[in-house]
Amino acid sequence: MSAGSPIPDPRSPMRVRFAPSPTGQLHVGNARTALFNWLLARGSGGTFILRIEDTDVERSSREWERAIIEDLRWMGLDWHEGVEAGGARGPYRQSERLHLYRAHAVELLAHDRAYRCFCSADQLEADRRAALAEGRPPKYSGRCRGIPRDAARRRVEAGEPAVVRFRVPDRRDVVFDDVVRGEVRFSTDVIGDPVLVRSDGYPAYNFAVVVDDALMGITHVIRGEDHISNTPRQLLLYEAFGWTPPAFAHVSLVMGPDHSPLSKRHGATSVKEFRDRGCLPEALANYLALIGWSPGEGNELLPLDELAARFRLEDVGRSAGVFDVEKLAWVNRHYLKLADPMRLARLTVPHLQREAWLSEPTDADLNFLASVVPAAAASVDRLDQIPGRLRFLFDYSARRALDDPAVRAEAEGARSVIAALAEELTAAAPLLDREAFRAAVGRLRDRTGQKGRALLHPIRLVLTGGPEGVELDVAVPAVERGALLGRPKGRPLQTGDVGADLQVRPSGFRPIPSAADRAAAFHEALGGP
RNA sequence: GCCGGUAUCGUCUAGGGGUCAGGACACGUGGUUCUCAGCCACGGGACCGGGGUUCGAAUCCCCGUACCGGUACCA
Repeated sequence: MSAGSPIPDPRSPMRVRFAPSPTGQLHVGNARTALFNWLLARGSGGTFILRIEDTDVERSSREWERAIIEDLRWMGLDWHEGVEAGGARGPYRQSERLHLYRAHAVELLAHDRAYRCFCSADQLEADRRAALAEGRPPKYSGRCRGIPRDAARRRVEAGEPAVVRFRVPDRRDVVFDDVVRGEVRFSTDVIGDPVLVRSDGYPAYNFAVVVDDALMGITHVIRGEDHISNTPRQLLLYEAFGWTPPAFAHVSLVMGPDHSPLSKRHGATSVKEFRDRGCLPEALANYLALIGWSPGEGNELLPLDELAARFRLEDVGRSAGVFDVEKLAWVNRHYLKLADPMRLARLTVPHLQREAWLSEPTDADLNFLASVVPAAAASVDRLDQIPGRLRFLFDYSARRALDDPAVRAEAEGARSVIAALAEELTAAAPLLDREAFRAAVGRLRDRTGQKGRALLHPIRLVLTGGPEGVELDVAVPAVERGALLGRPKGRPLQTGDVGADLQVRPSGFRPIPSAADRAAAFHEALGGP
């Protein structure tokens, strides 16, 4: 090395990749690995590459590939190179790179760094059992190591099934400096000769990753720690090809509450499930970044770009983290409060449709939703809980409310307020906004002499049908505006209106009774003197 | 079995030879709002065990233990 002149770091700019196999929904643990890669590329001005590892023909499908891509995009991750983005080092699907693996296998074979193996699955299985029984490591016996190349070729040409195995050097230590774990050392004595090319001609994982990472110029391999013991095999392959290996960083896995790897029996595990339940993408991404990493002093709720600016691989923790649904809920609540009302309205639509409260929303419906949903979202963990908070609009029943003994008791004690309310509302114009509602409350205070809880809580019971929910300032005007939806302009629904009046504005919502109707119905259901 | 990895409040973490071991989520108590959520204040709660090095160990070393991963013609 000559002193003086600055030597450009070959690892800068960084090229990192996420390489899922399309065999199922994107797991949140893998999503976190993808996110770490993205954060690193984004924060360092590097390149993020998406490669699809679909060499398991049995389990891989284009549908899963689509699903994974959709989830990555949903989370806000994008890639400069890869499937659907293109790039100079493609193709980016392993099934389209078969010629490359074949060529490199031939090269290894030619240099005797690899050899053909004709052992049958049964033979291999018997070997393994024997080794285990004798307390030896169950690695490949090396039976076919000594078959002369010519003989092997003849057998292959005669149609005998064979795999290509890598010749692992004996008695060597393979050492690498893991960016998150420090020095890791393996002895080749415990590594059996790995299969490079399967008998069906497809490359095995350990071979394909190396060829791809090398040819794609990957500088940093960030992946789950389940790959840590694959690393020495891969390093040996880099060596055999004379390639400079990338830096490796093995991040820990995401666990369930019982400290076993997060799986179905813990509940939701895929990005898709969290999306469907109404988790916001920025919330999931932010939360995932917080498992095993901390943005340092201050607020940990930060936009992706800010996380990227602070992210350093060296700061990623070594121990596995438990996926904490409570904390995710907290993060999601935070972003729910920040979200744009119309965005929230649109996201809420499918959840309302599931309750059959809504068919296809019109623009007016969406505007209406946008005026209530933020208030409902303010006290909820996820979007799928919003229907519960909007039940007062679409599923009001005075009778059902009074079936609750506590509600009944309170209503009994507030008859004067309830009677006054019913009277007030039949006389007044619809309380279409906060000011109108407050003015009405003021008049009721004067009429009844009640105030505070004694006044407002009965009003809540009567107009929303329950003891708790969205603040009345928002709920009551929402009821009133909702009651106008799908009704002839300027007046409430009357018998004969349906389908008869050309002025009816269409609405996908189930009809919402007005405050006046509610008060009358409640007053009547309460009965008595 | 063998190989590798990991170990700070219930959870995510900060720290790292001398700290009252800090923060966040969750939890408890009180306050505030018509209610729920929230918000504010206060509070309980941790360095896996055992040896060693050291004046001093949660921090360094060793040995255990527990958990996780690998040991595939899955990735």
